[in-house]
Amino acid sequence: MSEKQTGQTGDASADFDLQSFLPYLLNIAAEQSSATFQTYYKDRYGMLRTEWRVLFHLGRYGAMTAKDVCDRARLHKTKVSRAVAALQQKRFLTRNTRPDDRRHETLSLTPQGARAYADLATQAQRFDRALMQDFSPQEALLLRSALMRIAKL
Amino acid sequence: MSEKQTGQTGDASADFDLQSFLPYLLNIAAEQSSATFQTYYKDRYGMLRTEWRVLFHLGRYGAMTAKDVCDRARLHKTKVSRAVAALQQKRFLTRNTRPDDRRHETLSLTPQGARAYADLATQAQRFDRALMQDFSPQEALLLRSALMRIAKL
DNA sequence: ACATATTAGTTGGTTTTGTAACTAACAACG
DNA sequence: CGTTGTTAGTTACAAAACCAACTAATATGT
Repeated sequence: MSEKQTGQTGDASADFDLQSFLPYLLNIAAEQSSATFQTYYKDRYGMLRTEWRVLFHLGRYGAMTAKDVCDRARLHKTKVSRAVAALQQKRFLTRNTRPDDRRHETLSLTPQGARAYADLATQAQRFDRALMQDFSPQEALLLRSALMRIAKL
Repeated sequence: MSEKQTGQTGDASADFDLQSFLPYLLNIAAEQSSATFQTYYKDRYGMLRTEWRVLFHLGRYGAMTAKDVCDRARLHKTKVSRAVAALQQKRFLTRNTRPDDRRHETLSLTPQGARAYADLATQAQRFDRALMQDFSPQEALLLRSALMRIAKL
């Protein structure tokens, strides 16, 4: 009877709370927090999220190959390949085939790319602090460590 | 000189840690946790993520209109419209135009849809518990409440 | 009553992603 | 050497997401 009224059925449905289902919650939180920050790199530099991630990794950790970016940023090689092409066209990076193994291309930011990174990193930091204002230092620490565990970083 | 060696530039780049930038971390964690669960609804029911979310909301909270799903599940109306069409074709839900306002269509799960929901909800619950095994009850609680705050739920 | 605005939902065209097959360079083993 | 396997990276085609314009029904204001 309660089933007919609520439209619920089965066993797990009764006590299962969607709002606390972790993958769902993580997705909503990720979307919410990304939506705002997205406007920075999109409006100012016409970048896509993957491009931003590649720029971010090159800016933060220095020159590396596309493969390195794939592994570190957890992006598929086709995504990275396209992002690199786009960033190159925007004159944000250059490619250099490594003489010892010509399969590898070292990607390095141009001064222009480095400036874009510096700008966006500053914005990111500001944004991150604003997000964390609602949390105590302990909470912030725990949150990050929990997320890193879930992300298997 | 350290700049030239590392490829880093600017001010914020030096002390800014990508690994703890919250939107990034949230996205990686969300992707990681979703990737596994995705196989359940994809392989068993050929569902897309949006379809799964719609089914989930209808199963958990009972019959409602597409607009309600949009608001509750934070999905754009075009996504919901297509997901509803797909779920209808799979005979997981039916639509009923409301007589008092014929713009509204009430969506309700069919018995088949309810069974799929019950099955997936059980899997979800199992999956969620497995994810949470690494955390203490307090940590789990704090994590969820933090995510809900970030998600503005 | 009639023009205008709003709301629910759909459709079309473009962009982005995902998947798989592909090229090019190197490695390993007979 | 030369065949086979592996790795870095690209490309082509299909699936999905995004955005804007659209229909249909109702609400509002004069």
